[in-house]
Amino acid sequence: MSGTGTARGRIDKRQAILDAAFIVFAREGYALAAVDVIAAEAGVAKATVYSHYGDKESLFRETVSASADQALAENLAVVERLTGAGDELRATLETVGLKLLKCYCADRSWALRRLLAAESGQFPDLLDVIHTRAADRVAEALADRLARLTVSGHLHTTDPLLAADQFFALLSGPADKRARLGTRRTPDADLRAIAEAAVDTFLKAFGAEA
Amino acid sequence: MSGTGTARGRIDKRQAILDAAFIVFAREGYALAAVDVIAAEAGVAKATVYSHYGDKESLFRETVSASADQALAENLAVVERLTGAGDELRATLETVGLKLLKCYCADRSWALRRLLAAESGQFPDLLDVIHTRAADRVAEALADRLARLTVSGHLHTTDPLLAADQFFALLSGPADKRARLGTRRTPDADLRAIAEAAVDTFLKAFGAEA
Amino acid sequence: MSGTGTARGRIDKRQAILDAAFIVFAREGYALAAVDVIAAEAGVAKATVYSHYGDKESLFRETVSASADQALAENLAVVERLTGAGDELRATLETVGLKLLKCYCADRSWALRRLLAAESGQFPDLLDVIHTRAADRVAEALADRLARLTVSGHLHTTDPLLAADQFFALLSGPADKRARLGTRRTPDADLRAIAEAAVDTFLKAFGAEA
Amino acid sequence: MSGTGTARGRIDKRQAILDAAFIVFAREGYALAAVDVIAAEAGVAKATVYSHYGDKESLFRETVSASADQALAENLAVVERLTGAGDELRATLETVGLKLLKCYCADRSWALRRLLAAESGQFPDLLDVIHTRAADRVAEALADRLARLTVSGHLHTTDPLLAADQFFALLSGPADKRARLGTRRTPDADLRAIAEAAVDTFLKAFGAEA
DNA sequence: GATGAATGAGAGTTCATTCAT
DNA sequence: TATGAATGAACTCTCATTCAT
Repeated sequence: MSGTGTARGRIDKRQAILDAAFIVFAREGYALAAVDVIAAEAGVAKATVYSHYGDKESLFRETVSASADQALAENLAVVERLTGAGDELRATLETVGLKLLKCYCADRSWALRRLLAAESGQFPDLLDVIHTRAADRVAEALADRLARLTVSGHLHTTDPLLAADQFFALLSGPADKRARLGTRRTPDADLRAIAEAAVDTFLKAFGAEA
Repeated sequence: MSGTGTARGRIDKRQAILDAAFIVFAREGYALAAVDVIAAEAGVAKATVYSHYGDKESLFRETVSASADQALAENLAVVERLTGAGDELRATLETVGLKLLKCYCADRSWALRRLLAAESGQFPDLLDVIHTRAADRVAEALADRLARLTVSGHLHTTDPLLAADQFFALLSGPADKRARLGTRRTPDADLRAIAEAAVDTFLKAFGAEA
Repeated sequence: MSGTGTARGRIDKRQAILDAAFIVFAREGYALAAVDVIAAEAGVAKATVYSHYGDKESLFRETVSASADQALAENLAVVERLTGAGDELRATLETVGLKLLKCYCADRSWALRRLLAAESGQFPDLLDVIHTRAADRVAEALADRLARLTVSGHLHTTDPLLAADQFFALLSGPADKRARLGTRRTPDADLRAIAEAAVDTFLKAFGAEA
Repeated sequence: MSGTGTARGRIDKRQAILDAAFIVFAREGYALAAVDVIAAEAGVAKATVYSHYGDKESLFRETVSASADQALAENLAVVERLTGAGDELRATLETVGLKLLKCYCADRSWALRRLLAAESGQFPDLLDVIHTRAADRVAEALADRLARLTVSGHLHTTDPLLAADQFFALLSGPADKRARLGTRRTPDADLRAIAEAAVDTFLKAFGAEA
């Protein structure tokens, strides 16, 4: 059904190359990632990589874009859970905060951020694309939810986007410190503590009764 | 007094190489930074770079270490200004916050963080060294000040280190978003706004009257 | 039939590289033999040399091994001509001696011996391989023949291997002196004289009537 | 008396450099012998080597020449012991043969021969110098002694130089085989056996009663 | 005379990319 | 389309040699 040579086989190969590329780019960085190695990891010949993606730079762009799209989807799915759920606001915020943190601390997320940081000089446009297409949209979605909670009287924000940014900062900042750019795994218990502390501070500043 | 060939000349060359190395490493990344180019930037012959620093990796390590030491000194100098200054606490926090932000957003700081992110895979030990020798010490110093302000009744913290991390997160998080990994300059006015918003949230959460 | 890119073409290139390598190594020595030059001599790109042989050292080893195998084959073919041919023993010995001398004095032989001498410090294992795989086997084959001639009553040896070594020494020693490590060509007439003198001495010592 | 800066000190340094050069050239070969290393081995600065010997090539020539002169002296001293000593001819030949073999198999001798072989392409004139100034003179001296022994009726040679060459060949040839270009030490007992076998064959061929 | 510092030239090796099958 | 083979450009590092002190 999906033997070599079928259309399905082709697509499989494209995806296999993309997956292999992410692994190798993440591990070695753009410059040191050898196309041979990516091809070997994908189980195809080097020239096949070229026939699919043209050159190393294009392969890199597609790899990063695909990864960013995936990260965006995951984050949006989390943010959408933030609904005005009665008086369980704190618990909801903690749940959402923890889920966001887990997305943020996933290996793939760290790898993607390290790649972007590393190659921001060589590929400045990638940064723009990822930020506008992914990071900013998550912040906007979060701001939307905070605005709704403000309207419904559960929160007290004047600039929901700023509040969203600060909420995210209270989550990611302390996590950054422990994760050492993703080289250290942070236990779930620590993530939970970070999320609770973030929500605590956030609610003191933006809680309705504040 | 400092002609070619004197001991002073030698030291000048060492420093010139280090400066050039930072510029080139920051611009190109470790792998693409050619030693020829560093040497040219420093105005010396390629072999001179090797006679001073042994190999490219050692040069990189020394470059990063020197840069981290400098960043540490600047940050510590700022944190030390955070003294319990009567009822001008908000203004003091805003001043310190803004100065920290300016350090954080300086070109060299961004370049150093990008380098660390980029090469964390190749040089994982560098991350540890920089974090323990620089970043953590700034956080500790900030926590010390917050603890004193708590003792003096100006603040209300139970975990000063956590408060310090959150304070820093409220500053750096929103700045991160605007700066696009340092590829965009953030105007001073925006930095000031970020600092004020950070202090606002921080004081709501940790102010003495809270 | 053997166009570029065919399997045959690949093999041709391998051999061309090996031939070129021998020429250049012999002319310049291992250290001064530039891979560029070998590649140019073989009519391929430098990287092709690397893709076939990995690195300079491996190329050197394969070059020397191939050359030694060839020399072994030539010498064995000569020794096999030494059969108990009635009362023409002196003439047969002189013929075989002269042929051995010609092998010994061939340009390739000298080049190989100079290479081995030159690089015995860097590649001591090569010496062992060549000796056990080539030189010693020629001596053994020669000893075998001398033993047969002793059994058949044409010679009078007690230690055939020693006799073989001495026979070879009587040939090569005087030739060494004239050849100046192969930098001087020795005329065939001189080689013949050396061979005759060697056989004369040899038969006085080991002839049946002695 | 011989402190730094005295004339004696200078000469000491020249000699130290020469000794160090021989060691390093012998160990590494000409091309790989670094002048830094020679200087370090001699305990002087690299520039000092240059001020004494001009350049690497000159240093090499002087090193080899000095070594050849020393080898010549040792060999001549041995040959001079070959006098017509009554009916102890065999014993005398064996003694002289063994001493020649020991000279031939000395580490320095092997190192010198390997160097000459290695660099015969780069420095063909060195070969000529060493041969005419050293090797040939030993052969001539040996031929002189054999001629005298012929005149005195102890030997029976028609071409004393040929006989000398063959005598030397019967010694060095079998030794060559065991010594693997000097990489293997040959025990004295084996050298003695070789010498005795050589004399045995030699006397069968050139003994007076033959 | 002796030395530490500096350098230009060159070598081995890798790798993105192309081409013929 | 997929691939093995080939290549040119580039990069790290070394070393003989010179110069100022």
